[in-house]
Amino acid sequence: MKKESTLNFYDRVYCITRLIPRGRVSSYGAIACYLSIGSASRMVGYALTCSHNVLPFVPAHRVVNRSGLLTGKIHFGTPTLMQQLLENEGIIVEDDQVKYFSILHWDPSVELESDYFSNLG
DNA sequence: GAGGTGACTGCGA
DNA sequence: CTCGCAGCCACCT
Repeated sequence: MKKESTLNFYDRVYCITRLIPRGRVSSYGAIACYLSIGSASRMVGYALTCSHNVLPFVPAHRVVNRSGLLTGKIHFGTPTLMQQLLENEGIIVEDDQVKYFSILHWDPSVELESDYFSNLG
């Protein structure tokens, strides 16, 4: 096998991030866990740092930290772009924090598997 | 090859 | 609750 792990890493993050349903949000830890690197949640955010340079579009604004805080908004064009994008999807953001984050949280390692079975059924 | 950085997270004081 | 520290791994200089 080759060292495609590192290369796939970015692709994985982008792919999963694009899987986040509209009006939902995810966390770095959840994505990291799905990538079997739950210990390196930093890498998820790091990958997203270049997400704006990747196509198709990556809804990085749907990814927030474990507390639902928009820690990555600083990497957007404007400090309020991330919040506006979320609000545009019906997500309520207050004080740079996602409201009802608990119920809006989308975990790929859970929602995906569960969704598959649900759709099949 | 080595050192520093970072859109994070968990635990302790 | 707030503050600080350690671990994690890929990218940049």
